[in-house]
Amino acid sequence: MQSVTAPHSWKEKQRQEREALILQVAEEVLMEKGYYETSIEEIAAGVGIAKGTVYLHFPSKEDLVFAIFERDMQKLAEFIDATVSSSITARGKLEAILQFTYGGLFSRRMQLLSSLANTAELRRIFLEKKACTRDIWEQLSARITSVLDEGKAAGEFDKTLPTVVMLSAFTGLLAPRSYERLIVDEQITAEEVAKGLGRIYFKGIAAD
Amino acid sequence: MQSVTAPHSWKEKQRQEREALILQVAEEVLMEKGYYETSIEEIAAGVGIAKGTVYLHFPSKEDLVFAIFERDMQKLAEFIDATVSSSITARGKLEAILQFTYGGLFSRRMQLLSSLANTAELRRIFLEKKACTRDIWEQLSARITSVLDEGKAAGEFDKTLPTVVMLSAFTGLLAPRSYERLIVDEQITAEEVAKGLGRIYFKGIAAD
Amino acid sequence: MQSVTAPHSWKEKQRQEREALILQVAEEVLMEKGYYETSIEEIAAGVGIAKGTVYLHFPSKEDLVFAIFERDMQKLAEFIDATVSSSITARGKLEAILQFTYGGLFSRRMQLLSSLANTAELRRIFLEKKACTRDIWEQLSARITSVLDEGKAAGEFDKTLPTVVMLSAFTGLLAPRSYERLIVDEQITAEEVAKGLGRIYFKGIAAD
Amino acid sequence: MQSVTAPHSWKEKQRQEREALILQVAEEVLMEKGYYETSIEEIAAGVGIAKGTVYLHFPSKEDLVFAIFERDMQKLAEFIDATVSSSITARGKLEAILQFTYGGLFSRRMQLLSSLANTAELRRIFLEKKACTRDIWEQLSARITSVLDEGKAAGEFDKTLPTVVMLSAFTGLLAPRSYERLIVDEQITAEEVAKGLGRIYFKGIAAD
DNA sequence: TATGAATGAGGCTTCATTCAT
DNA sequence: GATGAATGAAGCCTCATTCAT
Repeated sequence: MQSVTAPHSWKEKQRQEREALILQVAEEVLMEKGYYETSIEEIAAGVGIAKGTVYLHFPSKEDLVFAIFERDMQKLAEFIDATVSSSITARGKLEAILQFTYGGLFSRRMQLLSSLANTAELRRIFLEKKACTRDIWEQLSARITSVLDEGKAAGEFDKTLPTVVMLSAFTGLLAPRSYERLIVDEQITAEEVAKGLGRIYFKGIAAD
Repeated sequence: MQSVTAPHSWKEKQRQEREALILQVAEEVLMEKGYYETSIEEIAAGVGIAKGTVYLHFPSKEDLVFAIFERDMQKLAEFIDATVSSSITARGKLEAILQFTYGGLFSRRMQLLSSLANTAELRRIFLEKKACTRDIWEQLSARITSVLDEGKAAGEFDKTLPTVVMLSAFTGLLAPRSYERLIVDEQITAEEVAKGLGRIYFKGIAAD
Repeated sequence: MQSVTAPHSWKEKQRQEREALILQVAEEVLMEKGYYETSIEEIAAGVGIAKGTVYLHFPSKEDLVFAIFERDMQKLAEFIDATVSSSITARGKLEAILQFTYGGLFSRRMQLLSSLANTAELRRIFLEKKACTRDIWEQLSARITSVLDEGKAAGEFDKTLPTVVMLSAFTGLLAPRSYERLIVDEQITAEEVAKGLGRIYFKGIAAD
Repeated sequence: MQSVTAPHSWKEKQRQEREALILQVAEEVLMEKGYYETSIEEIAAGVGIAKGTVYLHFPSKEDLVFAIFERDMQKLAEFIDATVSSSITARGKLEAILQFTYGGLFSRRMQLLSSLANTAELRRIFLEKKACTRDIWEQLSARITSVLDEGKAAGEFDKTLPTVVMLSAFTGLLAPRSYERLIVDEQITAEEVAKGLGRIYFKGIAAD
C-alpha cells in the first residue's frame, strides 16, 4: 500500500540528506580554502560523488554558496527567535546569541560568510536574490534591535546611544574579524575572547 | 663605467616612483573589485604600462598584493609610533589611532586587507613571508598593547580585563567589518558609526 | 505461459505507438532547435516519459535521429511509388512529388534532414547504416530517374541533358535551402516560391 | 628612422597573417566536421598555436565562425561587384558568378555556411550582428537582382517570372545542397553538375 | 628596459548514457 | 518495463606568467 508513496518520500528524504551533505562538505572546504580556491570537483570528491551530481542539487557554484548562506542564517534566525521570546534580561539574550555564534562551528561559519561577501561574483548573486537576503538579514536585525530597545526601556542599556550603533557594534562582534586572528596566533581561546568582548560590549552599552 | 652614480640613482628614483604608482593603482582596483576579479592587465592599464612591466617590479600577483599590505602597515605603524610617543592620555592615543584608520582612505584600505587575508592563496604568501608579517604586526600590537597597559597603569582602563582581549576588541574596531554594511544600507554615516563604536569601546574598557 | 498472445501483440502495439510518438515529438523539437540544441531529456519531457524510457526504444540519440530519417524517407517513398505508377505525364508526376514535399509539414522535415545530414556525428551513423540508407535513397533516386527517363522518352524533357543532372536539380528543389530564407525575409510565400521554382525547373528541362 | 613605425606595421602584418591562417584552418576543420564537432583546441592545433592564442584574435567560437562567414561573403561580394560592372550579357554575368561559387574551394565554403546557418547558437550571433549580416547579404542580393532585371530588360529573361523567384532559384544554385551529395556518391564531377544546373536554370528563366 | 603575444593549466558547466530501484 | 539519479568525458573560456623582440 505504501509502495506508492513511501518510495517517493524515501527518495525525497535521500535527496535532502544528500543535499545537506553537500552543503556541509562545501562549507568546510570553502571555509578552509575560500571561494576561488575551491572547485566543484573538490567538493564533489569530498562528498564522494561526481561533479555532475552537485549540479543536480544546485544550478551553479554561486547558488551552492548562497544556499550555505541561507541555511546558516536560517539556523541563526531560529536560535535568535527562540532566545528573544524567552523571559530573561535583554543582556542575557544578547549574551546567549553571542555565545551561540561563537560556539561550535558557527564562529567559523560566520567567518566564511564574511569572506564570501567580499567576493564580487557573489555580491552579484546576493544582490540578485536581494529580496531573500534582505528579508533574512532584516529579520535578524529587527530581532536584535528589539532586544536592544527592550534593554533601553528596562534601564539596562544606555539610552543616549543610537540603537543602530549598538546594533552595528553587536553585529561586529558576531561577524568575527578574521584578519588579526589569522596572523597573530592566540594565547587565549576563542571562547575567552568572546567572553571578554561581550564584557566590554555590555559595559560599553550599559546605562549610566 | 659605474662612475656615473647620479643617473643610477635617478633611474632608481624613477623605478621607485613607478613602483609606488603601481601599488596605488593596484590598491584602488583591488579595493573596487577584489583579488580574483582584478587582473594584472587591468592594473597595468590603470598605470599606463604593459602587463610585463608589472613583473619587473613584483615577481607575482601575490607579491604585489603583499607589497600593498606592507606599505599600508608601514604607514599605520608610522602614525602609531608618532602617536604613542606623544604626551596625551592613553585613551586619547587610541582615539587618534581609531580616527586615523577610519579617516580618509584608510578605512577602505583596512577593508581591502581584511578581505585579502581571507584568500587562501594569499594566506600562503603571508605565511611564507611570515617573519616579515609577524614583525610588522607584532610591532603594531606591541605599541597598542603598551598604550593599553599605560592606560591601565594610569587608572584609565579596567585592570581586570586581559589586555589581549582589549587589544582584540580594538583591532576589531580597526578592521572594519564590511559584511553587514554591504547588505544593510546605512541610515547613518561611517564616521558616526566609528564615533559610536569608540564610545562603546572606551566605556567598555574604562576603569570601574 | 506465452499462450496469451493477445496481450503480447497488444503490448507490442502499445510499444509501437509510443515509438511513433517519440519520433514525432523528436522531429518537432529537432526541427525547432537542431541536433545539438535538443537534449534527450527535452524530447522525453515532450512525450511525457522519462529519459531512460527513450533508450528502451532507441539505443542512442543518433539512432533516434536516423529512425526519423528512415520514417520520413519511407513516407516519401510510398508517395513516390504511388505517384510513379499513376497514368499522368512525367511532368505531372514530378510536380505532384514537388508539391508533396513542399506541402504540409514535409517541407520542414526535409529541411531538418538536410540540416541533420550536415552533422559529422550523424554522417557517421548514416555511413554505418550505409546499406539501409543507400537502399532507401537509391530507391527514391531510381523512381525519379525512371520518371525523368520516361519524360525524355515521351518527348517531354530535353534528351541532351544528363538524367543525373536533372535528378540533381530536382532533388535540389526537394531539399529546401534554408540558408537564404533565414536571412532575407520574404515578400513572397514559400508556396509561391515553390511554384516559381517548379516553373523554372520544368521549363529548364523541357524538350527543345 | 623606420625603427618606430616599421615594427608596428610588421607586427600588425604578422597579426593579420596569423588571423587569416586561423580563419583558413578553422574553415577547413569546420567544413570537415561541423560546428559542434570542432573544438577550438583542434583549430589551434591545426594552426600550430595554443588554444588561448585563438582568443587573442576572436573573442569567442561564435565570433570566429562569423568572421569566416564575413570573409567569404566579402570575397564573393568583391567578385560579384567586379562581374556586374563588366560589359557582358546578364546571363554571362550570372554564369561567371555560378562558376566562381562552384569553382575551387568556394563550393565547399558555401556548404559550410549553409550548414552553419542551421545551428541555433549561430543563428543567434547572426541575428545579433544583424545589421552587418543583412548589409552584406542585401548587397549581394541587390547586385544579382539588378543583373536579373537587366536581363529582363534586355529580353534575355522571362519577364513574367517574379525576379525574387529567379533570385531564389539562383541563390539555391549557389548554396549547394549537400544532402543528396553526401549520401549518393557522384558519378559526375561537381563542375559538370554545376554546368548542367546552370543550363537548366538559364533555360528555365529564358525569355519566351 | 618595456612590451604584449603566446602559453596552457584550471575551472565551470552540459548532457548522453547507464543502472539500481 | 519505467524511472531519474548518477556519472564523467568534453568543451569553452580566463588569466597569471613567460619570453622574444
